[in-house]
Amino acid sequence: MQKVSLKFLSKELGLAEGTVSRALNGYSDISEATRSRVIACAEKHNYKANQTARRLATGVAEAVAYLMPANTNALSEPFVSQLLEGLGQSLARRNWDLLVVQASSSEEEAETIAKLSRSGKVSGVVISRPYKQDSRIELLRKYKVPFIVHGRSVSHADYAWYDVDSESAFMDAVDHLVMLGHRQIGFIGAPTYYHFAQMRLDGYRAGILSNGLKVNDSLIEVAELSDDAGERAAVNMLKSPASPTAILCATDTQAIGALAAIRAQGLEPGKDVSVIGYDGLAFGKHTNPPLTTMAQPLAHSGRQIGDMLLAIIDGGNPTDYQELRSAKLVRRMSDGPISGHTE
Amino acid sequence: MQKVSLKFLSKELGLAEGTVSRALNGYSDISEATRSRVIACAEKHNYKANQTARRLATGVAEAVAYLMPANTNALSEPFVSQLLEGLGQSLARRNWDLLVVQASSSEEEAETIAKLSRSGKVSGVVISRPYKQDSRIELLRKYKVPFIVHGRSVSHADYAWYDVDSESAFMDAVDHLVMLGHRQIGFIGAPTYYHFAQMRLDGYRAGILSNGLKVNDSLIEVAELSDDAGERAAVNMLKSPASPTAILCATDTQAIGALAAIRAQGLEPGKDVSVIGYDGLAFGKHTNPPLTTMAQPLAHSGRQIGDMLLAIIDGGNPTDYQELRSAKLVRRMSDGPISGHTE
DNA sequence: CTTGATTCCGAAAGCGCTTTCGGAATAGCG
DNA sequence: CGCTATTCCGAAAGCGCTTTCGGAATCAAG
Repeated sequence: MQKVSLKFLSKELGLAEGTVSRALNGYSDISEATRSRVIACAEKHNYKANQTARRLATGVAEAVAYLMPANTNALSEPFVSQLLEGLGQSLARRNWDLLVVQASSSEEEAETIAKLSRSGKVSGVVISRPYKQDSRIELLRKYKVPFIVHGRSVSHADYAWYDVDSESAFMDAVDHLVMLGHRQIGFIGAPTYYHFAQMRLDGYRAGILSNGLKVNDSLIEVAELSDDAGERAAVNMLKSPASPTAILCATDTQAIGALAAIRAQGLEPGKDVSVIGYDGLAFGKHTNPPLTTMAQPLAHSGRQIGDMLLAIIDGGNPTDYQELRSAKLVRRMSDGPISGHTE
Repeated sequence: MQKVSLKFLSKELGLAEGTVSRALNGYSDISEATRSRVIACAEKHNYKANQTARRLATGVAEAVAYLMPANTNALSEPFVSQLLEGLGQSLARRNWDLLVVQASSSEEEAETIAKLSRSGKVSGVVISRPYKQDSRIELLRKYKVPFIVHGRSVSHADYAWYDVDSESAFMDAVDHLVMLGHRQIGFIGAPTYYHFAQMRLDGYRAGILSNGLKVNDSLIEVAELSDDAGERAAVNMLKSPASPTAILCATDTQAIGALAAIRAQGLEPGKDVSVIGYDGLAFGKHTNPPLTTMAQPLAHSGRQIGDMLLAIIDGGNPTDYQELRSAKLVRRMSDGPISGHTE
């Protein structure tokens, strides 16, 4: 199988390489006659420009990297595949590549970003789950790499992001619980170096206060992003004197752990203690009982993020690309009126 | 920020570009003295060779693509992230890139592979979940792209693969169920164009026969790879006169659906009807009841697959890289002795 | 028929790196 | 000290494509 390069085509056609290239790339100084000849020949031989050479010549990488969050745990990973799928679709329309890069530690993360930017192999980057102060964001800015973040850090005024308003989602969740008669509402949060964790906690607090309740610190636990951690946090909280009748969790994964903790105490989630998660993971339908959750619109987020990033790479102003979606309550079976409420 | 290229370094050092390059790449015709000078200078200026140029010059892509299976559904996706993570780690040790490419349809898949091979942007490919006859495999072979498949097709003698022996896993599962007293054992399979689906079905059949039972076609259903499909298949089977006391499912996702179906009939999974899944997904711990499953060793499969592919790219013989792992039973709560067994 | 404007294409210079080749400088040997 | 063998580096030719520039050929206008 003869390798079909520009040179090959040019010989075949009796044209100069540059001419063939220009014909293929839509330059206006090529007559329609020869252009169609060239295109026909290219198709006939199934010509695909060597991307590497093209990249080198044009200086544009035609590729985007997704920085995979380190230490993800199996339960929450579906969001990675979803995002990747959407990103891929968005990039595919331009024939761009999607690179997945990872770094295990955060120092390594800096190193990785530095390498990415210098090696010039990507024209843009997307990162997930930013910290409150996120050094990745600062680096990306410093190196002037176009990027978009899936989530927001504290000062998110001057870069592009796509996020779901979890703060008001948690306010809504508290409202919902209060409406069901709950007064002792607990919160299992995530480590607050994650900005999303802080926002969710803020939403919880705001919701409590706006309902005329008092924030009780013994009803607040912080747990890692895993089912086991959620479970441990829930047993702690259940043990505390301020026994909650409902528990809000920062993530579905933790909420699932909480469910287990409640059942382990001989209590019935959804009757004795309500629990509401956040994320809207599909398998929440199958937990025991099915998990009520604040669902975020995951569906096309990947594609949208991709489109936004592309727009920025094309010269768009990053601050024009900030999008805040909202989550909505999906009631399944893990919430209910406070027990004894009907007495 | 001055861009630091080979030219820059060579001027800085008063050496020729080629010399600097050779020094950095460990050629033996460079004196140790100048080599260390060069390295020091490179580090000082944080030089990273432009990958694109390097690729063009050497002709090696230094990148591997993962062909994302189309139409994955959220419930089963954790395996994608896991695989990607492992692959990434493996490639990172050489500083290679991981590309994620996808194709929505199978014609598009062929197109994608063709493009991949011709554009020369990857030196290897990994694909998942092969069909019995998989055109992707044939294409990859035809184009002489090094590849490895995660799973096996029917004729898997002459390429590299990494798979779990689900056939014997299903035989084991049947044995287990028989030991618990079950005689009416149903099977919810996947579409048999997936070779894994065929192998699991074969394992089921072999298990039934080796236990002196008879294969009853009304106890065999085929369902898509989703919880809903699993549920539908299970209600069908439960409706049939040959009422099963246990159901084996080709995937955990389907098994979870089966659990729901059983409960919907007012029966108790694990007591009235046992169900055993396959995959060992983490969230099986949280289903109602927790799902007994044949767990495959997902943990480092990604890294291993990456290492195997790299070895092949380095010139290894593909057939030397075929690895068959085995799954093992993880008992949770969805299996139990046949009801009435103790009477 | 001459001149100036257009249209269309060829030639050539890169993009930043690798790698081969040859030659100067040094070393080893008799 | 002369000669060959080493050691070490510079020069240059690509890798396959893009893009600028200029010029030949064609056209319209005077």
